[in-house]
Amino acid sequence: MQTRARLLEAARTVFERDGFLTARISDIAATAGLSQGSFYHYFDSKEQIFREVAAAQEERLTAPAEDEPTRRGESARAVIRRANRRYLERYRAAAPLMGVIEQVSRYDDDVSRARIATQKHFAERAERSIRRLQRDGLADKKVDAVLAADALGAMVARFAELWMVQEYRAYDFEDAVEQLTRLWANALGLPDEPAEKRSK
Amino acid sequence: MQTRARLLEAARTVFERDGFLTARISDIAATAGLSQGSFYHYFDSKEQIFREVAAAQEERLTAPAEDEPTRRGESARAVIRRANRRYLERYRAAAPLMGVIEQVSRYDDDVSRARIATQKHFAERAERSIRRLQRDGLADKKVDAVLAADALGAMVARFAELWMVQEYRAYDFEDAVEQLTRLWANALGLPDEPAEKRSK
Amino acid sequence: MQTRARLLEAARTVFERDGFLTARISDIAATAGLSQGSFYHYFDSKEQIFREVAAAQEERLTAPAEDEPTRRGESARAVIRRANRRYLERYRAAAPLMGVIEQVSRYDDDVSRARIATQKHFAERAERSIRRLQRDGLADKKVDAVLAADALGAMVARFAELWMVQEYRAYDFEDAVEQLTRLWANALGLPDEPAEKRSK
Amino acid sequence: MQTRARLLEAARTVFERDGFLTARISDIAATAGLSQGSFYHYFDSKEQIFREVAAAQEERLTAPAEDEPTRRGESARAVIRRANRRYLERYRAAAPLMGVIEQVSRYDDDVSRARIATQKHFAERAERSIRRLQRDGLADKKVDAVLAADALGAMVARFAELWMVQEYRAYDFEDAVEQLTRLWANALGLPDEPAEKRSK
DNA sequence: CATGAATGAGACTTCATTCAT
DNA sequence: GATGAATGAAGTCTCATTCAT
Repeated sequence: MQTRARLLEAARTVFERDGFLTARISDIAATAGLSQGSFYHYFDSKEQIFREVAAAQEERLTAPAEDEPTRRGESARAVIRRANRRYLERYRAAAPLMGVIEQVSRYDDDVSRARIATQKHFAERAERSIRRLQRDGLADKKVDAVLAADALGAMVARFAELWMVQEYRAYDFEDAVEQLTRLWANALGLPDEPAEKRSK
Repeated sequence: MQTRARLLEAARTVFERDGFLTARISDIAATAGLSQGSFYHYFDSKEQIFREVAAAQEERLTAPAEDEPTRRGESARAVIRRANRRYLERYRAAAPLMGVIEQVSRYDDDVSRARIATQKHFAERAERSIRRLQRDGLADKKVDAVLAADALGAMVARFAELWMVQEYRAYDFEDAVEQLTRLWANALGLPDEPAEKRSK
Repeated sequence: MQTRARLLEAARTVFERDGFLTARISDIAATAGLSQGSFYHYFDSKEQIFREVAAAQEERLTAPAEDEPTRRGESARAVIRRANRRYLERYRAAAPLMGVIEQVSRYDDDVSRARIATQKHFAERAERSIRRLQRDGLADKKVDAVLAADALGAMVARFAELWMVQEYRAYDFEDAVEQLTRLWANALGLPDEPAEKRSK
Repeated sequence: MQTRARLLEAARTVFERDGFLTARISDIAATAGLSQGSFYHYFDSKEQIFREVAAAQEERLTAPAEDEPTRRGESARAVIRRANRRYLERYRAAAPLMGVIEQVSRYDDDVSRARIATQKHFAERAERSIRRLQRDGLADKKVDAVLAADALGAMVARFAELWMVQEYRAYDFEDAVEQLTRLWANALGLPDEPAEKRSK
């Protein structure tokens, strides 16, 4: 593997294990099987390599769905459910790293900006969806689409951290998807779907 | 003022200004008009004094409402609105400090625990309230009271940070209260209140 | 002795022995009987302590003569001789340090400025003296007082370094004083003094 | 151009821009359009390449006059003037490099030796000239030819650095030549030349 | 109670230099 | 000849914490 890629991988390992502050460049280099000095051929600083690790993860989080194309005639709840499940799955796949990203985003502007860009990415999609549903008479028109998109996005994001990083409580994955979807849909005032129609 | 209290006050000032990591004991001591060495008569470490500053703030956040006693016959939405407004007001009153607490809670277990205790405090209240409303046939019975309480609490908490600490977007305070309340109430499936009844 | 003064003394010792670049803070601290960290209670950097050492030396170089008050009726040559002897004596007393100062002045602006200030100090005195002698008809009026003062100052200063630092050649001290004085006085076109009058 | 020559040229450029200490081999190599590793095919170290750059410059400084052959019957002052002008012209043509040479000569023995050899070169010429003038009864016999040659050489050399490198003061070029010549000639006790005879 | 001088561990970073290809 | 990745040695600097007075 390319040295640079090896360093990025090593960095992720070390950051996940030690957190950002405790992580040492020497450990990252050693994990990549490299001398400390060589680290600096590829990255300027611990911050810089972290930013790259974090950016890659934010991209994974916001990558377009590859698997299932949106089905025609899919209910609004089903769309929300799919989005929530995808987000939680991706978050779960990198929960330790997400923990470090949340940590660093509180004192590194660059990482913070990337973090917020992700929030914005989801909020904008949500906002468009809400407006559409309101236009179609399906969603509560008294809901402010912008604020609701922000708040519901915040709900899912923070819930994921609380659950998978801080291990606040153990939830069943499917239950969590289902409940967050229900809360989200209800919040918008969407009509409940017929019981039998609900499906993964 | 007592020296100890002066140190706590100085610590808050310095932490708000510099963040936890950058804050130096020497600055805290100097701000309190004290020598660096004297700091250690009162606190064991930077972590310790911060924990105390943070704990005080968490208490302020969860303190019982002093002003308005719950009015009999108050609608569920009105109760939620009051709780949300109180939380946001209190958060706003200490937003910079809350930012630092969020930061430190990502690498100090003690602060993290305190932070989570607050989340739990609100979640438990919410959970009881949800169960009551479900029992009374006012709330959607398909909602899981525990998870919903956690998630809605997460929504408000994270929204507050996004808004007041990270300054993600500028919202009107009353709008935010109103919308969060609407989302919360809708999420539980509470019936809308008659337009004219809604009041501060 | 005060710790700070001890550090300054240690610094001078180490700088004289090792030169500026090679000198290590740890050596300075150790020589002062101090831990390396303690160094930083008193000085910000190697540059800073050097500047202070250098400034003290520049002051010693330009300090007013304490010993012999200017004698009335003293000949111009005698005055020049006294100034030259004083400069060379003072330079000799700190030749190793002067060597390091010359070195550092080539890449540290601060030290360079101090070095040049000293040059200016002597040049200004010389310039006034030259103007006076020209006015009195004793000195060559075709000599530019400003430029001559600069150049003759440069001559003595560089000669001192060549001789005492770079050990270009071994001169007898009294001969050097005498010859530099003669060159200086001749350069200004001063009349020679009667042979018997010349004295230390 | 040959690679080696290209490196020397690049080195000069970089040294003039950055000084010796700050200059990086990688920059020199890059400026020569070469990889860092290739540098070491041609030179052993930064010191070594600098020595070569410096030596070339010292040679340029001491090269025999090409242009004007010594005219018969030329006055002593005219000869001194020609020598001074030539030196100052050559110094000026490479002032930035001379600055770096002066710098390095304070901590690299090799460069120091080369620097001193140049000083000696001029001093020896001057010494011979002074002895001749003394023999001819034109110069002050009380002047020590060796010491005077050293000191007057030091005067011109140091004046040049002060002026063109350290930019201590702005002088008119012709004035400087004229005045240094006058000081030098006066210092030796040479008779003034008739006013009309003085010429470039 | 208060002082503030002293400590000491360690991490980061820089670059000249080497060497296998 | 040329490359450029890899090395590794050093040295600076920071600050929380201790302790003798």
